[in-house]
Parts: sequence; structure tokens; C-alpha cells
Amino acid sequence: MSLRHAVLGLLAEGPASGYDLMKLFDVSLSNTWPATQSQLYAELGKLADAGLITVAAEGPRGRKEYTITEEGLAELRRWITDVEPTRVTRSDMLLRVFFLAQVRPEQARAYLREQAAVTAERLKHLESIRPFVEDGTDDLSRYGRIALEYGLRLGRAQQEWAEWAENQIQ
Amino acid sequence: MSLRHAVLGLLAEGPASGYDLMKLFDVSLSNTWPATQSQLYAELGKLADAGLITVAAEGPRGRKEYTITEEGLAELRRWITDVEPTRVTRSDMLLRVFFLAQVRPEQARAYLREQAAVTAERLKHLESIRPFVEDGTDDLSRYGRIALEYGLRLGRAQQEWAEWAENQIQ
DNA sequence: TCCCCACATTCCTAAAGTGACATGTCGAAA
DNA sequence: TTTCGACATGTCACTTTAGGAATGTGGGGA
Repeated sequence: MSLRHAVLGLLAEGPASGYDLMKLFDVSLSNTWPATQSQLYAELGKLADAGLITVAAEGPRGRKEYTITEEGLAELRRWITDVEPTRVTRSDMLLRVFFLAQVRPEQARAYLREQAAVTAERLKHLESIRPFVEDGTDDLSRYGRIALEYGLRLGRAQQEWAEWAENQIQ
Repeated sequence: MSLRHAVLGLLAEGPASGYDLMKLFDVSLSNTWPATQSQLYAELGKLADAGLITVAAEGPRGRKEYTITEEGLAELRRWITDVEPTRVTRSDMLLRVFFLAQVRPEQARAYLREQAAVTAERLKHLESIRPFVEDGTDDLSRYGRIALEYGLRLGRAQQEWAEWAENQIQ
């Protein structure tokens, strides 16, 4: 049920349409909680039905601008403080590691080398986001920086691990 | 489609029943790719239908012992070497960070402190697994150690981040 | 003026994951 | 000898995620 709260969280920053939210997702949450457009619109409908958000204004082209309600805000806060995050995150990257004995050693090493490279790429990408949140004083920027730092630190750890792991084989 | 390959991977180590696999999941893949019993039995049925595994023997209490077939092994190898791992992993823990401005600063700090504590716990748990794979010479142990090291390294990075992040607020 | 692109929403199908429920059997200990 | 826990498989209903298709509108540049 996190998509629901992702939407509430973005609407807590200010009113937006489904289309706006899609773009917002792309620039802010896409590395943390990707969502497709169909998922998003469906969720907006459900949130509106539940009274957690309302259509505050309608614009051209059928645009509906949603606003978070008091109930929505309360639910968001409850989720942040009272609901404990899921323990396990699935990683098919790591799952493959368990089964690396099934391929030839040079293939296993190539896999880990590739993961190091992919992670390096990802780090570059995250670094490229930094300028956009560096100086922001809005809430999403301030906490976006902290989230970015998470990505950077874990990315570095992952890259170092992949390099180490490659050398562990044989 | 990773559960399918998780099952193939475990069966590549040797024949097992659904019940065996459940226990194997619990001690090896549960931190990487959790699965419920219903999911597992359903997947076994589908894999058998697809000819990637077969029922090699039937035992007491309706026990069916599955073996991986040549096709299954080929599919597993293909998945390891040719299919690239998913880029983004969802984290509702990190998602909350984006919205921490919606709660009072002391609550935000408490959240991050809690995450540091939870991660420390998780690290302890991972350390407790180490003895079980430390000396193993079987494939799952050898690569299990590498996967474990991943959990340890990323856990430490996450813990340090959470401590750093707590100090960033206010 | 016209046309294209960005804006904007809705519907659909399929696969994957969650959690509870249902059902039955074998074997060892009391 | 009984009985209880571990063994063992399966079904159902529901939610979430993925991805694509269909449809239409408004406004700014050629």
C-alpha cells in the first residue's frame, strides 16, 4: 500500500493533477518507488473515493487538480510514524549470486564485473541529480538530498562489494 | 519471474519436495527473495507443466520429490547470464524519508533513529547466519557467503547513513 | 490557419505476491 | 494405544504491479 502514500506525500507538497504527479514521480521518487501511469490514475480514483484527496479544480482537457484532505494528511502522518517499513527488499541481482555456481567461473566473474559497472553508472546518474536538489529549500529538496545520500552511500558499498566479490571467485 | 528461477536454482543443488524447498527458502533466500508456501506450490506446478522440473519420486504423505531437468538447467543459466537484473528496488523505508517534512522534527529524527536500530538488529541477525555458511564447501554456502557479505556491507552503509541523516535534521 | 505535440485521462489484461483456509498422513513419545 | 506435532500439498480471494491501448483536447509555432 505504499503507492497510496507516495501519492499522498506528493500531494502534501501542493495540489497537482495525475499528469503532474507522473512527472513528479519521474524526477523524485522514480528511484525509490516507480509507478506506471495506469497505477497512478487508479490510485487517485481510490484515494478520492476514500476521501483522502479531493478534486479541488477542473481545468482544460479534463484536467483534475487534486488536493490532499485533512484525513489524507492524517493518514500520511500515521503511515510515516506508526507503520514499520517492510524488512526485506527483493533483489534478483543478489538472487543470481546464490546460483552462480551453475555457470562457468569466468561467467560468474563477468556477471559481478557487470554489476560493478552498472552500479557505477547508477552512481553517475545519481550524481547528476544532485545539482537539482543541492540548493532547494523546499521540503522535497531537503529530504530529497537525504534520500540521494542514501542512494550514493549504498551504491558505493554495492560497487565495492561487486569488485570484492569478483576477486573471491576461484 | 524471479521466483521461478529461485526454485530452479535450489533444485539445481539437488532434488527436493515443496516442503523441503520451503525450509530451504527460509534458511537461504528469505532475506533476498521471500516466498509464501502458496506461491511456491503454485510455481512448482507451473514449472512441472513447462517441463523445467519433473517429479522424480513420490514418498509418504503425498510427498513429491522434484528434480530439475536439462531444460530447467538451461533456463536457469540463461537467466543468470542473459537477463539483466531489475534496476530499481522499492523501499518504503526510503519513501518515508521524502515525506519526513510532514511530521515534527523530533518525529523525523525518531524515525531515522529507529531505522538505525532496526538495521543494527538486522546486521546482528546476518552475523548470526555466518557460522552456518562459514565452513561450507557446497555451492550454496560458497555463494551464500558472498551474498551474506553483500547484506553486511549494505547494512553497515545503511546504518551509518541513518545515523548521519538523523543529525542532518534541524 | 492548421497541425502537431504536449497535455490528460480511462480501460484492459495478465502476472506476481499476500495471507488465510482446508485437508490429510506418518511416526514417535507419553 | 492414542494423540499430537511435524510433514505435506493444495485452493481461494484479494491486492499490487506491469504494460499497453484507446481516446480526446488545447495551444503555440510554421
